[in-house]
Amino acid sequence: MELIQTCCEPVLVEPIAAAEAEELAGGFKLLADPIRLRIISLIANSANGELCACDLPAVLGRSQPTVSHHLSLLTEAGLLSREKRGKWAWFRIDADRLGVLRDALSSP
Amino acid sequence: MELIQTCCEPVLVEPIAAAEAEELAGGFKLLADPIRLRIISLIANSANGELCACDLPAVLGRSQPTVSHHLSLLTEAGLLSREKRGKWAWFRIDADRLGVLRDALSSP
DNA sequence: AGTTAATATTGACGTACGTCAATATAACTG
DNA sequence: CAGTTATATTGACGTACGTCAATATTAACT
Repeated sequence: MELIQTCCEPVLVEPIAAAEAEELAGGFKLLADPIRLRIISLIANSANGELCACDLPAVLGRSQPTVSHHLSLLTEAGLLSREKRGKWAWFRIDADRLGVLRDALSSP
Repeated sequence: MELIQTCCEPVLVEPIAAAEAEELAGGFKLLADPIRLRIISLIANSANGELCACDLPAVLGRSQPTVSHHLSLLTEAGLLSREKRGKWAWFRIDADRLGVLRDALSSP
């Protein structure tokens, strides 16, 4: 652990590394949008833990391309998983990925 | 709880309200920046649970105005508290505000 | 094959944000 | 009081992001 000389007293560098902060910030950035939060919440509170994308434009009041865009972001980041069944796309939550972010707030 | 008619089956509206999603998203937006995450981490891992702003530009590799800007954002949002002692500004973490965001991830 | 329906992709537009230089404010020091 | 130091504010710049219209893709159904 590296030491840095400051005006007051030495400070430990780094509690979290810059690279780790970058990755965590990327995760929180995905949670930093109300539409994406509502998507996650809708899935989490859905009957079977999964939700059809077809419902979302009406529920969220956003266009189909916008909803699809958010779903893709969440899926590419691993926060959701996508399963195509026929014409429909069903999404589930990846609890582990969400847990990483929650744990980061437990001992920042 | 309102019902909405969709192509598949009725869906409960809303697990979280749009307004609540807006507020939570605002909180996560503050965590969605690596510099701000490192500030929080540095304070959390500091000796007395508080940190002098004077240390941060050197540690974080950002200009003084940039660091001050981030500290102001976090303070105005209630995630940090600021105490001016003489020339120096000392910052602490408001655990409750962070807890709200962590809890939101426990039952999204 | 042709049609319809659900989803994905592309391109464009406006806004929000991180950053720094320059300047202002506030507080200690000689 | 003049000078110095820590912090805050202002203004400007480039980039990233949320959004939608238009289009493409994929799958079901006649």
